Order: sequence, then C-alpha cells, then structure tokens
Amino acid sequence: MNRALAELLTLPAPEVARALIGARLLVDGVGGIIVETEAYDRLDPASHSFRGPTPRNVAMFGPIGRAYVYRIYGLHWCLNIVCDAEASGSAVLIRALEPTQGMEVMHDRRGGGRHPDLCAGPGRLCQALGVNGALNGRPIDEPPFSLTLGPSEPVVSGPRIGIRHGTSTPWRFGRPGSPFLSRPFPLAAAPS
DNA sequence: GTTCCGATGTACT
DNA sequence: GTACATCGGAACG
Repeated sequence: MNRALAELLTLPAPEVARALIGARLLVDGVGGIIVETEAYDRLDPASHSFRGPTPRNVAMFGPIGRAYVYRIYGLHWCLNIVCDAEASGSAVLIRALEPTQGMEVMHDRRGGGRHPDLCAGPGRLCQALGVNGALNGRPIDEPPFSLTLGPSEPVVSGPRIGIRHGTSTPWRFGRPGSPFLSRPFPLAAAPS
C-alpha cells in the first residue's frame, strides 16, 4: 500500500472520511472520484460494530485497509473501508462517486439510470462498480480494487443519512455542490 | 414534484 | 416478531 494511504487509514473514521473526498476508487478499472462518505465507529449507536463482532461485521474488527461489504435490507450492497489503528470497529461508508471510468459498463449494470444517479448512493454505487459480498475483507488497494488519494480540497459535513440513532453526529462528508451526491447537504445559515 | 410500498439478509427483542 | 447505514417503481398532485 502506498505510504500516504497507509498512514491515512490509521486515523479515526471521521478524519479518514473527510480525506477520502476527492480520492479515486476503481473496481476492475471501473469507478470514479469519491464525493460523499460517512464515518462509523465502535462507540457510535448507528454503527454495525456498536454491539460487537457478528458473522456479518467481522471485517470491521479485522485489519485496517480492507473492504467491509454488507447487504442491506436484504437487497443492496454497501461498501466500507476499515480504518483506525487505535480502535477496531471503525469504517468509512462510501456513499457516492463522480463516475469517470467505465461509464458504459456502469450504465449497463445500472440498467439505464440517468447519468448523475449512476453512483449516487451506497447501493447504486455498488451496483455500478460490481461490488458484492465476494469482495468483503479484500484489501482496498489491491486488485480488483484500486484507491488513489487526491489533493486536499474543501469538504462539507452534515448529519448522516438513513439512520435512526446517532443522527446528531455530523459524520457525513462531501464535496460542496457536487451534482453527484446522493442528496444535497443542508445549507449553512445564510445572511438574509 | 411528493408519498407509499415491496424486495428480503442479518441482528436483535 | 421488528428494525435496518436502500432503491426503484407506482400512484398521486
């Protein structure tokens, strides 16, 4: 693993989630630029790791730098990257990409979704990239995955999406104004 | 534009 | 039995 990525992934999930905005994620050469992430950790009631290891979530308690892929609502797949060298049970959910490579493949897999929605949302993203349970536990920087950090850039944060607990923790991160987000971020208080 | 609903794996009460 | 880090389609306005 390259040094900058290896060092980043030792940090707590919120820091990793913020730094991954602008990184390039590919699966078998198909993917794009990460524009939206969420952080989860062991002390977070919204996290799968909150109640300890189970057969589903063991990857969250394993080595950092691995994928944690799980099925949600019995239907869709979601992709996380395990991180935090100090506290096991931490991961970053990849929620949206700006598609840049393999557009045709992604479009075919998605069955004709409109372009801005191709990878907007964790389930859609996994469908477009061909991520499924077979990739659970695989290193995020080795084939079929590749992950390359981008330059530092402005990042907005806000409440996470689709959870019932921990809703006041602003651990959703995104590229401001990106049309490829799963949802816009709440606007900061604006002057009247 | 909105709201409602069904698909159904895994964990929990 | 219920809840859930979701999505797509139907029905509505």
